[in-house]
Amino acid sequence: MTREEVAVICKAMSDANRLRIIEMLTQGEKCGCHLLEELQVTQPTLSHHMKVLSDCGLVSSYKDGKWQHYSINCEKFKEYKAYIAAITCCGNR
Amino acid sequence: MTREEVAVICKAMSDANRLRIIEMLTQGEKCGCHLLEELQVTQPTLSHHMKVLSDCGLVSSYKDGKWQHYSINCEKFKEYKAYIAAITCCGNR
DNA sequence: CAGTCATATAGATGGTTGTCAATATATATG
DNA sequence: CATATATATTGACAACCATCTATATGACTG
Repeated sequence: MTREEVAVICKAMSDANRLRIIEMLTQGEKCGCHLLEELQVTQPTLSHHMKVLSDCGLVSSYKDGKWQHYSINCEKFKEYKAYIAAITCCGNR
Repeated sequence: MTREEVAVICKAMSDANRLRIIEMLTQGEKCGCHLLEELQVTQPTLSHHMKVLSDCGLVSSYKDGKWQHYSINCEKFKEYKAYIAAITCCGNR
């Protein structure tokens, strides 16, 4: 994963609502309507956030009838975590 | 560390130049003029980036004569890394 | 088919960001 | 003191962002 890519993912995670969404998806796949119940934003705003998270590859989704189901793209997220973890400081990892 | 605080740090790391700066500081303390040599930005732009990194607590600095020396604030950075590492996905940590 | 529900898109708006040129400040040096 | 060096501040500008309202799309349901 390149530095540019990491910067893009960091930007996606630089909004508290989106960070919360990622943490919610930690518990497993969720549909948009469920996420919407928990967040204090309108539906179009949620749709925008999900697009940002999807565009950077952090979140995957599929459509099931009228529901859109979202989940963390584990491979991508693990790559990101590995990059961050590898930035050493004070001799610690 | 709160989610809000993590979001702020993510925002600070969401610029490729700043991410590069952090990686450079990994090798140890550096003065502004040294950082400036490696980056394709003007001095005021570097000064701005260092302020962003300092304001969120990720970078510490002290003045030594005319030089400003910067280094990673290890405690803060480790807190951030721990928060990110704790976001589970696919049952992996 | 008409209505309802989940989601996406369009367009607007106020705020933020990265960047630069110009300038100021502070420190060292001859 | 005059000059050079390192850094910070100011002000401007174009681009981007989070959010909203309004509207469209698409899918199920009676």
